[in-house]
Amino acid sequence: MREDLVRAEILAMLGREPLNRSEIAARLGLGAATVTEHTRRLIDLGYLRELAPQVSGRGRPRVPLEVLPDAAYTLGLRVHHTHVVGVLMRLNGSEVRRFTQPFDPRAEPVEQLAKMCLEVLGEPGTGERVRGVGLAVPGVIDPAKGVVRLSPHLGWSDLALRPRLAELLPVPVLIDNDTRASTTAELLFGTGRDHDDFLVLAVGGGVGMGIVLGRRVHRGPDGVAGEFGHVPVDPLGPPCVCGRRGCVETYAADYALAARAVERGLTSRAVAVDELHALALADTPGIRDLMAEAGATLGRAAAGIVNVLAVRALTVIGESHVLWPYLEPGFRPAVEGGVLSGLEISVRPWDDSAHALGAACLVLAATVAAR
Amino acid sequence: MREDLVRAEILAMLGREPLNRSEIAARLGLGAATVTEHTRRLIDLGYLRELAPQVSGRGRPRVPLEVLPDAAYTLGLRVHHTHVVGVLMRLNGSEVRRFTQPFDPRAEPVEQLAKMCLEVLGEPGTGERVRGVGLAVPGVIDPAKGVVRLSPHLGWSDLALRPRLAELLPVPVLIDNDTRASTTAELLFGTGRDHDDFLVLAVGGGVGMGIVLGRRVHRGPDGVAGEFGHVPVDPLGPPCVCGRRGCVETYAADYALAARAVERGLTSRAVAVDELHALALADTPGIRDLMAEAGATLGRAAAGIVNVLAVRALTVIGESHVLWPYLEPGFRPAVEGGVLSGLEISVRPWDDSAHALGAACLVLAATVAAR
DNA sequence: TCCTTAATTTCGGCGACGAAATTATTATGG
DNA sequence: CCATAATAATTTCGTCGCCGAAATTAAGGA
Repeated sequence: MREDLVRAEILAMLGREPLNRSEIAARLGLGAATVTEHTRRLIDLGYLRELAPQVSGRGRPRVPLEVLPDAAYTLGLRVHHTHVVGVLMRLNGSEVRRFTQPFDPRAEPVEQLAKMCLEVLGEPGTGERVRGVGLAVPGVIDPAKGVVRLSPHLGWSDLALRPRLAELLPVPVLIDNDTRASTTAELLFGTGRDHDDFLVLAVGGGVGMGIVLGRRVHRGPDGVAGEFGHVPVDPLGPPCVCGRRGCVETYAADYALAARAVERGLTSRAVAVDELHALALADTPGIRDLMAEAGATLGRAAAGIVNVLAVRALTVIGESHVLWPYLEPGFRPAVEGGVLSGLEISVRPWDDSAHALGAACLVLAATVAAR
Repeated sequence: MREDLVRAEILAMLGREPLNRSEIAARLGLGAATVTEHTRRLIDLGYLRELAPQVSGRGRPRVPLEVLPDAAYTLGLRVHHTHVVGVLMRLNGSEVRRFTQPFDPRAEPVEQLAKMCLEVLGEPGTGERVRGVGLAVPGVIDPAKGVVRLSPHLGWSDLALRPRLAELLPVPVLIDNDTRASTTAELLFGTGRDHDDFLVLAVGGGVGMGIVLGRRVHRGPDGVAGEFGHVPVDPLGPPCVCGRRGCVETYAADYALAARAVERGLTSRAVAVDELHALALADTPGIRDLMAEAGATLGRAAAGIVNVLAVRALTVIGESHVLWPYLEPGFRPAVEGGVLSGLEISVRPWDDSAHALGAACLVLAATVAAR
């Protein structure tokens, strides 16, 4: 999977505000010649256009470039075990629209997904603008081969999702792990604007980590990178679904928080995120301590990775966003107390369409501006 | 610092045994055309030569290529606070010879180092073959700028070592952190032969980590990557020199092992590595448990990194090699119990010249085969 | 008008790649 | 035994991405 990231990065950067070529070169660390070449092609493709030159003192006036956001679209789907969220994205990262469809991962899932995509692709006026489809799938995904290695959440293993979907669709198809899809979105439209190296911490039903080094998403040999949830914390800790004890996930995943709450007698049964949130909001005794401790565990584990990779930024995303205010009081001091140099921590509000937007970014990164 | 690693990798690979071009292409994951181009130049430079074609069944016979190990040398220095170890290395990674010189980091260190290098460079018959000098320095090093940011061990901070040395020497000069220098050596001549992604765990006076992802040594923005020693393990652990508590280093560095031994009343004073070794060898009660526990702590911390980066190999190096038999009983189960997929663990015997050889490899990687 | 400055483009080069061509064998059918 | 096919290694060719240096362009100022 060659990622023609550079042109995608130019589009993403210009999506926020028009910039001239020398600014683009400076921000992306590219040579002026390279930028001239890329922008020429993007203009030829109809994705960019030159604005009126800006006279700014002496010297040749700079020529700002503007994205034509509706020149092409990408479609991103987030595959969940009960439903699929789709987002149709413009070149500047904004949403044309989104939709939600019920989904059953056990009943001919490839055909169901193809049908949803074909509906969008067939729409007159928009369908023909779609340059590709990206899928964000939870679990262990091999994006190079397009195979879902293992997705306990969806009950899939070794499903050749991309090849099979590619046969049914007339546009390129990409798949990746949901956390890495959102990491790609961060690289193009978020933290990547200020950092070439950063981590994305995804807290929700599991705990995942997206890794960006040198403006490239690290995927590992078979796309297995990012298994932060099973970083060992305490060999005597709670048992984990992976068969070991004391993984990070057994403290900070949503189901684990609920389980710990039951253990401490704070709730009588394992509750969902919303209820945990309500309990914390109501300041139920012990709940906030529990969450702050979980946050601290998460923070210490993250600090280790931060130190070793020497990243300067970490961005928190994920379904557990509502709980973040209670995890953070533990997380932030633990990270800051464990990190050698400074670390910029950002938190993104969660939205059901976030991973879908990430999936759409996969397409932007890999295919929109290629060739 | 552009690393013309590919040609160095070809040299290193051929240093072990002659191989034909298509084997080189397969092992390095390059196209056949690329290999043809690189080998052509290496032959032109006089570094390689074609052997007699090997008839091996049908098809065009393969043409094995052989390194001419004495066609060029690289010089590597390991800078220690009491002495400097130098190694003059052949193209195939073997030692021409090594030397040790006393060294005082406080007394015009740049001039001292230059003098040692010039002695070698001036030797008739060998000096003119030396293509560059590499320095392995403990501490936080910025190899791109050639600056020693901070080396508590040597008492240096913000020393522009490379630029200053470059002025005094007629050949290219490179510097890097000692762990990363040895990591480069592993990439070319060790674990890199079988793995594109791996970690190097350096255990000694500190605990460092070298990271290889996609056959590139990860250095981080300013060369700060690899600070494994200060990965937090226990917020209530022993105080660390960095000002925090419970860093990995406070369990597994040599001085920390000695300190823990004192705390447990196993020794009356902080002893050196050799004495710890003797105590363990004599099976002094408690010593082996102490070391196994330290190994386990190290292993758990390493497993976290292994999981997140999804590497499949880890190589242990460092001055504490003699203690490894006692650290390992804790380390190996901790790592294996914390890692999701399989991990190949290798251990390298320590030798005072190891980092010096690594430093020589820096030169091989960056300059020998360039242009 | 000519000089300076800053943005941008052109040009040449490097490293890598895939596809097609070339080369040097072995196997096989007459 | 020889011509031809099959096979495998290697080279050539055209392309792509990126870069630095030099050239060009379009101002402002003396």
